[in-house]
Parts: sequence; structure tokens; C-alpha cells
Amino acid sequence: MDVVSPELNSLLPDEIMDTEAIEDIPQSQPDGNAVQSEPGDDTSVPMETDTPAASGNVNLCPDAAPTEQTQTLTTSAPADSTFSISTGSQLPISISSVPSPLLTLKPSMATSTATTRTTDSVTGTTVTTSGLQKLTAPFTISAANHQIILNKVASSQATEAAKSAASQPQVIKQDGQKLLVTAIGKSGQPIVLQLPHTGNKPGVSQTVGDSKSPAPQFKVVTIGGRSELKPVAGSAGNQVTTLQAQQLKTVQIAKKTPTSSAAPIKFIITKTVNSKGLSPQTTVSPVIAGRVLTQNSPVMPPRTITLSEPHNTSIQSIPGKKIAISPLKTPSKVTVVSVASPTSNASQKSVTLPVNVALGQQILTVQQSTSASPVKVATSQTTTQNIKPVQSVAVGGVGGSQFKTIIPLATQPNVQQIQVPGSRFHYVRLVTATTASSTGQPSGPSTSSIQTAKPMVVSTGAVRMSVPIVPAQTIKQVAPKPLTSAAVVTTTQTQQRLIMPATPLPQIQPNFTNLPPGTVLAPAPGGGNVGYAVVPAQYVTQLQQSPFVTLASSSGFPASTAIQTQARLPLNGLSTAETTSRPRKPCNCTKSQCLKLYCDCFANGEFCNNCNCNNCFNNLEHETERLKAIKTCLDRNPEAFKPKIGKGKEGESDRRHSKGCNCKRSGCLKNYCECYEAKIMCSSICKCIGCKNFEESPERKTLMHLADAAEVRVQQQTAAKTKLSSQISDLLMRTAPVISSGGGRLPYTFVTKEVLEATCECLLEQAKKAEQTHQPQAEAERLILEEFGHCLMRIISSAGKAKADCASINC
DNA sequence: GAGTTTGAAACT
DNA sequence: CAGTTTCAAACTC
Repeated sequence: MDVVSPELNSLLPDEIMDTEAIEDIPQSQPDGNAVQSEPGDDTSVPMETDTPAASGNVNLCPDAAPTEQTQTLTTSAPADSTFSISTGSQLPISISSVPSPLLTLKPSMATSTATTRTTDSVTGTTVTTSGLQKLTAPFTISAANHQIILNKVASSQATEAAKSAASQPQVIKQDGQKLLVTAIGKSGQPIVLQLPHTGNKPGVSQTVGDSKSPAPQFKVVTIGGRSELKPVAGSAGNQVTTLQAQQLKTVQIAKKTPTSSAAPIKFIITKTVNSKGLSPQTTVSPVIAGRVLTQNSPVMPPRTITLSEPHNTSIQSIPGKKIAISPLKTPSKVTVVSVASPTSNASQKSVTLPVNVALGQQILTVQQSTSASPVKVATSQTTTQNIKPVQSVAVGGVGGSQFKTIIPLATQPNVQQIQVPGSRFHYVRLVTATTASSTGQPSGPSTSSIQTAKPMVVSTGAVRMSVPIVPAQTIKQVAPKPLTSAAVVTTTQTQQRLIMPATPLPQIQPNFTNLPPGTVLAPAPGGGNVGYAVVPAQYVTQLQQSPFVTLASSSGFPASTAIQTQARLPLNGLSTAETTSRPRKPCNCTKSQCLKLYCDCFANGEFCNNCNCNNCFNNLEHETERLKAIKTCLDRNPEAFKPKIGKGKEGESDRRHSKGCNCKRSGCLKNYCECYEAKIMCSSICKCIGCKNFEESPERKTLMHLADAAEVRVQQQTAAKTKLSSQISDLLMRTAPVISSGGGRLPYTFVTKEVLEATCECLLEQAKKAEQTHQPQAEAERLILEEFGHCLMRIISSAGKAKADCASINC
């Protein structure tokens, strides 16, 4: 298996991670001319295509590597030329991110837009600048541990501070602006970025319409392709128009210059929304290929600024490109391929483009719907203008038990995993682009850089891109209410790259039915023909561990459900809830090198991650061995990577073990039994002896009851803990002001360690007395309680006295 | 945590 | 295909 040379490897991340280039963007044209900041444009790696995955100065689609990546967007330009988002308009940007990403924004002057990278998904940072409001202090947006923290820190320390932070949502006030950010990470916690407007002016007038304020500049963040000036198509209201002397500044995020001749494709930057924001196990598979910057103006439908340039086409037309495929978080997931026609102009209507691809027993459905997972970004400020919902792209309704990513590819492609040492990207070498099916939707040439509320389009030319991990991503900036001037930038990107050309990978031939869960179909280069390259999902699962984080408004995530559903498909017959609630157990393999089906990780098509295994080969560093092992397993059993729990025969239970168990001693009532473990009953195909795992089995019923009771207890305990914790927090919150204000201390604050010890001694002494006097237990308890009451009274009395003393001396 | 039990996977 | 061995998880103490 070919491995990308270290040189190339070094290039790729550098380009992506290069923050130097972004920083100190020359503001040579502060007067409003679009300025492109393409620091590394010339250094684009020829092997990379401009896929939806973000690449470039700002890595919006980072890989899932655990290491932190810090990216800084610095706009040192004057207030009038900084990367700003116009007030009254919204720029939803959903950005795929890497784990523990840091994004430092150094808005030196006027406004700034922050792009945050987080572990799970990319989120758009919404920065609202109202007219003359300026961000004078740099602030850092960091996302770690699935949370995005905005810290107002010194620019030089922004990164470090951001690293240290990242645990709690924070509210940042800066110059009257408030950023409320919560994060959606793996944990599924919603990330809310809210920038209430404190300014007096309505959002629209503040930036765009306000003649007093400097002409607002729009910096277009180009996730893919070379950056270029994107005139903002202006329209009524606060639309950004070139006529308004607005400055459009393009920040090249992905500096890959598409070499393809295909018509440029526009991507709408969408936001990956986690449907279940509160679910810690939520996997938002960030996959999006779309890159579009959308703006919501109160008066007009949200405008979409196309930041990306033709990227997919380059993949097709340029052999030798490699695709970095985002990892799948869990096997049994279905990667939804969002394919939308870029030509869609309907800004207000949801676009549903179901694409069902039968893959053996699996169906891959692609849907785009605006209603699926809308992300709302709202500011507290209200404007008189009505906001039209930004067209959201939702991918949902995926049926299937396995997570597969389908990337349009030429037929009969050869897919090869390419490991780039030190790179957190996983590359797939695609070979043999040939004629293909008509599944791909031809995308018309991108005619304008700005699109109005267009659905996310991932397709290029005739090729569709399916990116793993991305659940429904929807930008729904539906603000029926008066809008805010806050600009929301949401960017969702895929982590895919195409690195071509590829050499044939003989050992792995696409097999839709037998590949391990999480199979990824990679798009193959090809002129207009669509095919599918199949890449075993396990190759990408490791990266998947750190999905993107999406910033969303605090207003909720109505659409998150679709994402959740999509991201969490039943695994081995387990319900979605089960799979989502249970993180995969780390394996403990010692002899199998995690390359045999003994290893659960391997069997599930996942890389080992945080496991306790020894001599593990189930990782990127041993892709060759791993591929070989996979092939061996498949040779031995083509069904090896298929879920063992499937649908039963007619009239039988919906779920049953595909092969049946062979238990002899456990009675099929222990987790040794695969049927029992899967919480299903043994079926006729089981060859077990002494089976007690059937419907009427009393033993089974007893076990079920016990298990249920245990579960109830656990839930009760958890609820009690949560409640208690909440109460304590609430109490502390209420008492804190009193304490801090110096108004006095509550009695409980006098319960110091010494007081506590003394109280305990009193109680013990009372117990001793009762024991010595041979008091009955009830009486002893009464005495002890009495003594405890006395102690409490003394404490309260002391507290009151201290408070009185304090008041007497005006303390 | 160490040792045992268990059954699937791997091997012959 | 059957029997045996290997292996890692489940289980017990």
C-alpha cells in the first residue's frame, strides 16, 4: 500500500493548519475592495483536490486526530476592512473541526468573525458587529472536550487560554456584544453562539445601512479552492452589495486551487446540527462538503455566499488526488450523502433529495431537508426586518444498519488506503475512474459567488460527494421574529480529500455487501460519470472519534433529531438508544494484534482508540496489515463484518442472530451468549444446549426483572444525584451574591471543618453515653439527633451573632 | 485484580 | 464439516 510521502504529508497539514498566512492579512485595500488573503495559495499541494473538506489556512475540516490544532484568524485590518459580518445579516457557517481545536480571533479593529473548530463538528462562529461596534480585544474561541469556549484573552495568550478553557459555556461581553457559546461535541451538547446586540441600532442599519459606520466589509471565508473576491449579491434591505461600497474580503480557508476544468461548484456552508444536543454520545458526523457562506438579511432570504470553488470536479478530473476521509465514529452508522443540486434557488423551501443506494442489504438514503436540523442563530436584538429562513440542508432518513459513506466514484474503482505518517487525515487512493451511473447530479457551472438560500450542494459536475460522518446538517436561521444584526457563519465541511492518482489496490475490491461497517464509498474522478469507490469504514473510523462541533444558537436545535437518527443507527440489532448510550468498550487484546475478529474493535470496523490492547495493529500505522487482515477475514467469511443481529424470518422476531449461538453451559442467559448479549431470544437457528433464553423461560423472565429493577435503581440514583447537584448549585448561586456582597454569611458558611469535627465528636459522645447507659437503639438515636439539633442551633446562633457583630462594625 | 469460565473465532 | 485450539470477554472470587 502506498503511503503518502512525508513531504506531502507535511504539506497537507501545514496548509490546513497554516495560521500564519491568515494572520496579518494585508489590508491593502481597506477601502472596500475585496481582498483576498491567500497566504498559501501558491503552495497548494498538487495532490489535493479541493474537496468539500476544508483545507487551507483555516482548517475547517480537520481530521480527528487528538492533537490540538490551533488556528488563528486574524484580521488586522482597519475597522472598515476587517472580516466582518454585516449587521442585520447572518452568515451561517458550519465548519467541520477537529478535536480540541482552537480558534483565535484577533479582531483588531472593527468586527471579526470567529471560526471555531471543535472535536465533533465544525461550527460557525457568529460574530455580530453592530455598526460602529468594535472588538478591541482579541478573543479566543476554543473548542475542547466538545465545548467551545470563548475567552477574552490577550492575543498572545489566546491560544493557551483557549486550551485551558473549554469546559463550560461562557458568555463573553465585549464592547456591548455578548457571545454565548455552548458546544456541541461528541457529547452532543448544543453549541450556541449568540451575539445579542446591545447596540441601539437595528441590525441592518448598523452595518449595512448605517452611513455613519464604515462600509461593512464582508470577508468571505473560502473553505476550498482559492480564495477570490466574491461580490455579494445585493438585494433589498441590508443585502450586501458591491454598490454599497461594502468590502468583500475573502479569506482563503482552503487554499487548494482546483485544477479541474469543471464548472465551479458552490457550496453552502451549512451547520452540522446535532439533533440531540444533550446526548453525550451524540455523534455528529461531520461530513459536509458544502461550503457556502450564507447570510440572512432580514429583508431578503438568507443569502448564500459561495466560498468554495470547484472542488469535486477536480477530484474527478484530476487523477492522483487523494481523499482524506473522515472517520466514522461507529460502525453501524449510515453516512448520508448529501447531494443537492447547486442549481436550486429555492431559498425558502426545503429541498429533499433522497438518494437511495442499495448496498447489499443496506440502503443509503440521502436527504436534504431544511426542516431536518435547523440551526438557529439569533441575537437578542430585534430588528424590524423579517428574517427568512435560510435554506437548510438536512440529511436524514437514513435506513441501514451500517454506516457507509458513499462518494460518487467511477465504476470499478480501486480504492487504496493511504496513510500519511503524522497526518490525521486518512487518504483513500482512488483509481480507475470510469463511466458511471447517472446518479450524479450534474451541477451547473457556478455562476455567482453568492447564492440566496440555496441548499447545500455537494455535487460537482456530475459527481456527488458523499462524506462520511455527516449527519443532517441544516442551517435554519429561521427568525420569524425580528432579526438581529448578528451574523452567523456556519460552515460544515467534509474532511475528505482526494489525493490522486491512485494505484490500484488489489487486495481490496469494492464489495458493497461484505465490507465492514462504516464503509466509505469514495468518489472517483471521472468526467461526469458517477461511480462508487468502496472504502471500508474502519479506515476512517478512527478519525471519526472526533467529529465536528457545530455552533448553534441557543434557540434550540429542532432539526437535530434527524441528525441524531442518522448518526446513530442500530448496531448489531441494538436500538439507537442503546448504541448511543454505550460507548464502545475498549478492547484488551493481547495476542491477536487486534486484527482478528476476537477484537471487538476490529470486528466492528473500528480502529482501536483508547483501548488497552497490546501490540495493536488496528490503527492507521498498520494499515497494510490491517487491510490484509480484513481481506483474510472476508475470505474466510464474507459476512464477517456484517451485523450479527439481523432480521429474522417471517413470523419470527424482528431481530435475531444471523448465525445463532452455540452456547453449551451458560443456558444462553449470560453475556457469553451473543443472543442474550444482544437482548434477543434464541431462535431456531441456534445450536445452543440447555437454552433458557426463550420467551416463556422463567429464568429469563427473572433475569429480565432483575435487570429492569437494577436499571430503575440506577436511573433513580442518577436522577437523585442530578437533582441534588442542581439544588446545591442553585443554593450556591443564590447565596453567592450575599457572601460576595459582604452582607453577611449564611449559617452554613460557618460549618467549617473544625465545626464539623466538633459536631461529630458531640454526636459520638452522645452515642457513647447512650451505649454506656444501655439505652435502646431508638432512644440512642433520639439522643443523637437531639444533640445534632443542639449543634445546629449553636452554629446558627454563632452565625447570627457574627453577622450582628459584623453589622455593628459596618463590616 | 487475579483467576476462571465461556463461546466465538481461528485453525487443523 | 468436525474437532481442536486460540482468544478475549464475561464472570467469579
